[in-house]
Amino acid sequence: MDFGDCPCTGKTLTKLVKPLVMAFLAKGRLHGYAIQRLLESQGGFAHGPPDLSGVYRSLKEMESQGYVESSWISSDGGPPKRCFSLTESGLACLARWKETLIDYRAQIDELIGFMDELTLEEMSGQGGEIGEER
Amino acid sequence: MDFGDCPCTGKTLTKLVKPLVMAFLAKGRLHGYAIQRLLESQGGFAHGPPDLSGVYRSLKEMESQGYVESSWISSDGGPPKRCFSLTESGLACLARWKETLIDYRAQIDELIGFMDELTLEEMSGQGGEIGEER
DNA sequence: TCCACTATAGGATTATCTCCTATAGTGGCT
DNA sequence: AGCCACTATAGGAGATAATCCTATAGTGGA
Repeated sequence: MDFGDCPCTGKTLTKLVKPLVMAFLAKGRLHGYAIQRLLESQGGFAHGPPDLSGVYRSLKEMESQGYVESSWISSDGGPPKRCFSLTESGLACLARWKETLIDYRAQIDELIGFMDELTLEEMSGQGGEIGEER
Repeated sequence: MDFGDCPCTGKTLTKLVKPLVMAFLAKGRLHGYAIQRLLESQGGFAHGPPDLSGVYRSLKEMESQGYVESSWISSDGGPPKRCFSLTESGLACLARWKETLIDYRAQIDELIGFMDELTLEEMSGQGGEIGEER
């Protein structure tokens, strides 16, 4: 069956651009385009890597919040680059992201577990009433 | 440190309302308010259960897409209820959601793994250049 | 001259979800 | 009767994360 653009395909799930970018920046200074290439090489995105302009927007927003800093590097060949690095508070934010994602993974795990139970039951064609305690 | 409404708190992560609701409906007919009570009792939501009006909106949208059907039940006591059930195509969509969520979990897993590596390295204060192959 | 690649960035739109508010029936309390 | 809590459905307005499309600009090759 073809679900086209139905959310069940995962097309509209958040790609977690900010935590991904912060994780890369924790390893060293990077400019937007380089981050994008890392995201592309990273794989694991069922519907392609995040949009480039979205990465720039995320960087800009994170800078305004003090999670990253930037400075322009005029390179030998090609246009100048804006190089980003993670600040102290960015590092703290990243640590918090990690806790959050561990919880989130557990939540998704629970949902998948619930779906596993279903496949057995509704195969045998139940379909009564639940949650009706009257 | 207090991150307030920062996305790193998980406040803005999707609560996956549609797959959750579909999973409940796979077990039996339910109306919106009953679904909400199930969501509330389910727990696992770091920032509280999904918003009630969002649940109704999701149901309406899924009905327009043919994933759920509804009929009004005028009950003995209290206002009438709109009772929803999952259609054949809703069941297929739910199955697809399961595959999608398994992939998504793997992706989050990978990110958490990457963050785990970091905690070791950037503690020792590296911070060079990565992704710069020139 | 035209095109590909590197590099940054804004306009407009979509998807998901939230807070706030409106409506309405039932039943209990005072 | 008046008020409130609970059950039940639902829309308006807005926040957030992401997308597609387009604009800009420098470098280097055909």
